[in-house]
Amino acid sequence: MHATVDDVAALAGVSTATVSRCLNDPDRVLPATRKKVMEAIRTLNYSPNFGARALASRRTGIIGAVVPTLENAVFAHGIDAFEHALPEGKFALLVASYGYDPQREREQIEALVARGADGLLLVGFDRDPAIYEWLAIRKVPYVLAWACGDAHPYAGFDNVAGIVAMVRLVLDLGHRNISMLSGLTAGNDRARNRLEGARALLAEKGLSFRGVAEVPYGLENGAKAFAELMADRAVTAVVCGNDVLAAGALRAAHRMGLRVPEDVTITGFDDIDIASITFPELTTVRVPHKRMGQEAAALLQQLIDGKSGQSILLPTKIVARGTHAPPPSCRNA
Amino acid sequence: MHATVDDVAALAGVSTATVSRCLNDPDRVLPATRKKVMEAIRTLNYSPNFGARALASRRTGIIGAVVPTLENAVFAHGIDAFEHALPEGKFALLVASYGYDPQREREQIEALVARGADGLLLVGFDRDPAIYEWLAIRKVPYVLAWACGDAHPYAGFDNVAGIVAMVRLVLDLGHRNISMLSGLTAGNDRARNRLEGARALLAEKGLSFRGVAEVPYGLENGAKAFAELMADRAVTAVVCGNDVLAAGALRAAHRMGLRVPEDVTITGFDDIDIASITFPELTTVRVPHKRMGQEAAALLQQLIDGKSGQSILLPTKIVARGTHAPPPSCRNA
DNA sequence: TTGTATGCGTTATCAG
DNA sequence: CTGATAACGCATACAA
Repeated sequence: MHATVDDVAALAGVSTATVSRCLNDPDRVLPATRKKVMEAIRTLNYSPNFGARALASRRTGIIGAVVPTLENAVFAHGIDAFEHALPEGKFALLVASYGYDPQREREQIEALVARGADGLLLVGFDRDPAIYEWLAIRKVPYVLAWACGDAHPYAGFDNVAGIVAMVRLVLDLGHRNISMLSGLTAGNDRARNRLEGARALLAEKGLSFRGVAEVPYGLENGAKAFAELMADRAVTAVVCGNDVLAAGALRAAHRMGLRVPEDVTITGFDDIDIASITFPELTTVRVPHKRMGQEAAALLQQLIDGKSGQSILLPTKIVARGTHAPPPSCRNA
Repeated sequence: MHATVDDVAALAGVSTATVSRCLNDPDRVLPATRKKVMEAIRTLNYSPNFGARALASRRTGIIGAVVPTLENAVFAHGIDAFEHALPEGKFALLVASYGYDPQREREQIEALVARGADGLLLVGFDRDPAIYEWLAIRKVPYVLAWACGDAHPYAGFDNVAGIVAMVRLVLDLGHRNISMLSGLTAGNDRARNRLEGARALLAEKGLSFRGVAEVPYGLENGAKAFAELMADRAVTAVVCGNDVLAAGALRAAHRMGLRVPEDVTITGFDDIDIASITFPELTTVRVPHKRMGQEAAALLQQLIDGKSGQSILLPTKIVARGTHAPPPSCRNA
């Protein structure tokens, strides 16, 4: 069927070992013989068998990424950047998603490892310790992203710091009756840290949320929850756990005839594309997704090469656009 | 190091063949022996070696997807649906992107095949015939998506029909001075078909575009090009090749103080999330991304199993929202 | 139903 | 720098 090393070796008049070297470590073979071999490879239209190579070399050049969903632009962009940062041709990216279901995440991790992944990119820290143990036993290097912590290698950011900065901004504007529209926190440390971080800052000021809603990712979920939160007429600001929820809230506000930011302040988190498409444009927390993907790729390669890579903490930043303002009570009528 | 079939076989008191069968074809082994084997597998924490399995069975269970970019929600969602439609555990998805660079697409395809992909999901029909030949020689099944045609198996839709329906709507509203804001058409049959399809319909009516801009994917590119297109004061409608460009155009319109749709009609294509977040919400062409991903997965599996799958053409549909209206000249002042 | 034996295509070790 | 050869771990005809 397909040409093998033997065919190539025969045609080039060398041994299979030399052919293999030409492919994997060209410098260790004389230019002259290399030329012969490469020519034989071309004429035979030869390409190495993946399984055989993986079996013999004990690595696949495949890196696995397990994310909640690609429907969330945050992960789609991060993965995209991650993939671009992988050394051309040396690695390929195996992508799996789990729809925010922890059980399914575990299966996906196992599936990728079973597929021979040399390393893994995972989202957040929150998962069954057994998974980390299993990974340790299998000696599969991994990098966590979109969060930070000292228990595992990561390339991420501090969700608490991000939300705290945002809530501080809202407080500084004069808001005291604030509600939070959070993503589902179960098994999601990013959402949980954002919610708890905000709560903690409020507590520090002797305040607490007027209301808290926890809803699944999605525009309509955000819209619906916002309407419910605003049933409390005292609320003057709604801090959202992510941009999609915030965009949904904004839409609901329009429908309800509420002016943003005059009647109500709405803030997001992530700074994905939609944040600058809404009207008015969304005030949100910028997360360096692209840079994070790149750093994660670099770190993971270190680990795969057996080096002891250094985790990296990226800064988040408030992007003040058009959906925030002082509460009505603090303004001249 | 890790347990192998031999270890398991020894512990369970059976042959390696039986162990292999337990994993790949459990029904062909007595429940009693199967139980013993499974137990041995568990206690030894055994999991099959990927390379060895691929080498011996001549398949990897890996499917490759090569898309322009995951930054485009269209592909992120399609890939997500595609992945979900793959039989759980049986296949894994290898994702590669090429940033709309044909040369790089070719490399990615080769890289995935070199990684042992059992089948491929590709975007559109436009590519060097040599690639198709190469795929044929290698006997790698593939399915094309986001387009249609009779030269290759596909699960997609008719870009021409989609844009024609939209332009017809614009014409019916009374617009005669129309411009088009298109994505880059080089090596992109989706963009090209949308542009040419629109042009053809206009020609049929004895009309032509007032202006045409061709720009790279991106919000700001759309905004900038829109401003240039509107330098021609006669233009009353701008048909866009995709939603992101349209959203950019909408933003530019706001900045320029143009009212949408009163002063100018703007239409999109794809119906991704942002289409319903803009203000006003975007009138666009809905593409069944999710369904397409599912159908593509089903078709590809047919082909991988050696059956002669049937291509499937999905319908597109106009979603009339808030960015279209008759031109000022057709309205009562 | 189960076991035996061989092949799968590379890489890597070790001489030369 | 190059060649011979032994793993690598599993699947699968074939035999029992």
